Amino acid sequence: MGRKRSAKPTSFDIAYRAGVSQPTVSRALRGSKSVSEATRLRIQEIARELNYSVDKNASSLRSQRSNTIALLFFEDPTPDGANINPFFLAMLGSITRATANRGLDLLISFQKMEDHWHTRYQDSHRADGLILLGYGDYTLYESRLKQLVASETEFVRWGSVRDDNIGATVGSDNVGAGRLAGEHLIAQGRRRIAFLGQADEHYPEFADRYRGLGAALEQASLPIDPLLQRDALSSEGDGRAAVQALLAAGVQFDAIFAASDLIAIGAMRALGEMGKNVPRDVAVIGFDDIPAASLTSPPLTTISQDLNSAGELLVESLLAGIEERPKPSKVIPAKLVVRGSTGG
Amino acid sequence: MGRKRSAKPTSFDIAYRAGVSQPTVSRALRGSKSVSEATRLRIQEIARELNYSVDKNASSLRSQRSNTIALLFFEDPTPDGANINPFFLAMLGSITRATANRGLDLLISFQKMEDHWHTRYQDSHRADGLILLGYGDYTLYESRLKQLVASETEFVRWGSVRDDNIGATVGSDNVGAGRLAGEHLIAQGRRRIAFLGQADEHYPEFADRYRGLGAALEQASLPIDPLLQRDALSSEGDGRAAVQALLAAGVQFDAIFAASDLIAIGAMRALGEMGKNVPRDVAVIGFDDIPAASLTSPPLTTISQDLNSAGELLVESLLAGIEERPKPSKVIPAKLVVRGSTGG
DNA sequence: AGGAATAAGGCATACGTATACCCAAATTAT
DNA sequence: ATAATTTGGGTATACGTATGCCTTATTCCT
Repeated sequence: MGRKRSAKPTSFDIAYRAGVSQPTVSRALRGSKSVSEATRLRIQEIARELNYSVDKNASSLRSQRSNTIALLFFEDPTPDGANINPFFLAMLGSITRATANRGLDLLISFQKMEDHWHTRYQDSHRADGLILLGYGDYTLYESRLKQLVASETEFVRWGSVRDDNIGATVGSDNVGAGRLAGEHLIAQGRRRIAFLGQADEHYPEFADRYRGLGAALEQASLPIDPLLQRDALSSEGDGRAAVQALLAAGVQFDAIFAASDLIAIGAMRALGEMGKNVPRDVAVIGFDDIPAASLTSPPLTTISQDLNSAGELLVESLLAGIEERPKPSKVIPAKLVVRGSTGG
Repeated sequence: MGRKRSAKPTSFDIAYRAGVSQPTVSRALRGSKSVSEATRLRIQEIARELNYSVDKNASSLRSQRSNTIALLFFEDPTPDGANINPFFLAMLGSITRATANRGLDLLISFQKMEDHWHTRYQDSHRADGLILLGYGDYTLYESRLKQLVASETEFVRWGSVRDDNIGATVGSDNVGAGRLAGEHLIAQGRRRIAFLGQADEHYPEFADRYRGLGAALEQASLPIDPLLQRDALSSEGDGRAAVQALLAAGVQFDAIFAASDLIAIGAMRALGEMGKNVPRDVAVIGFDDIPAASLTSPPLTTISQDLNSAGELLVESLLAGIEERPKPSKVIPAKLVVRGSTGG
């Protein structure tokens, strides 16, 4: 037999000792007001003594509510699949806190964007709702999102907040953040600001950031030169390549606004290799404020997204959907973090 | 009503359409051999049509098996609680993969080391077992581990593998890794190697690494100078302080073996500030190979732990415990990653 | 050919909780 | 004082699946 049969106590055991019925135990422990104070205290005391804990499966089965949220990471399939975007990893902390505060369990999965999510998580009652995290080509997963909507799966995702979003969306104020970055660089006397990142609508968040930069330039009556925009997806390699392309094209620039810190780091590295000094020759500003951002030399000026609010809002918004309450606002302001890479 | 009552299909619905009983459906879908091939295929087909998925709660309740594992991070309480050790974060990826491959769900929590884990996860049938991840003062949580053992909670933890471990433990070959580091530095002509990290038994993994370094020194007939060991816990600040202390004490050294990359990064920064060149004046080697390690200048030589094996072994070992099978081996070799910070 | 083994699946039930409904006693209202 | 509530809790049952125990055809063996 090996294993002890110490018979995990059930609500019946408690009921017996308390001299009440099982339903009363259930009610007492859930704080129903149709149990007297005295009885509740007695029951709670016994529960503590017996080291009782509600069986999650029975509870969820009966109540049709799992009090669990599934956090799903999806990204464009990477070759190794090992490295997760550090920004989302950081968000993990904030989301776990938000769920823990509400007594929710958090299920996580890194599986690629699939069309079976609603089956795997919602239909099977594993989770009451999904949080979707990931960059990636928007158009690629649009159809999946529609499927989720069609199957009435509750979900929220992190991304660019638009009026025509499919499903609930929470995200940073990317346009405002782009403007912040632009204004900062302009205030430093920079005039020719390169933007490294996809600027098309397949990557709405990046596009928003670029748009914000444009707004800042416009406000300062500076021209927007399309030659200064170079595609870069998210890796260091992309950033490096983009800088090399810029230099090879002979385009003049005195600043770089990278759509992510990884891109920025790659860019700085390429600049260094080409004999350019940061920030003297070229100021660099990134986005996300990943841990490595403060470790580069010079340390990277960047935009910091409010992760605490992010997790909180994602969870709150999801819960609101599940409980059919009105949803909270969904755009979160971002903050400029000035470090060495933009001078000063 | 607002919400659709599309009546999620149950095994009864399938049974009805297939003209069999509900138990047969259950058997068919679980692959019981007492259902004929033909019937099984028919049932699977219908299940697919109806978009059926087994209710996880009912299934777990009946079978008393949740097929879920809880991943718990514990660390010495940090002031903000926000930043998680990047090494463990990286391990998260490997563990999710290992669980996903086995069709297990993964529950995660960052809550501090508590004494209620068995209640919260195992007794409530949320999870079949726990994976514990975290550095921290061993003596602090020893009692908690004993409680887990006492409550017959299934768990594995990551750490220093000893014969007298409480509960199942999986970990890197820290002694071997320390030796690797030492041998590498010695091969580079270094003779006075400082060790930054706690070396006492409150931090067994660090102690093992120090021991490995000692072994390498001994083998090369070099003396072990206690003055060259300086405490450092895990942050950059610790690394920086340790280097400053070394310099202030006037101890000569031409290499540093830091017990973690964060410590190493802090040390490199301090060296830079003091006008010491890395690697010319002092070679530096870290531990963990966190993403930021390749971003420093010079890039950090470090020890890379085999994360894939780690996740796989943790999960396998836990599962073995749950299913009362013999457990696999538990010591994982580590690898030296040579970069610029140790020269050449 | 007749009994033994096997195959395929039905029947009944248990897992542990939450909740709709009901009922008696105590309280309040009129 | 009697009807109308309220309080506190009991009864019965449902949530959806998995499994032990039977039953009935088949197939097999000698």
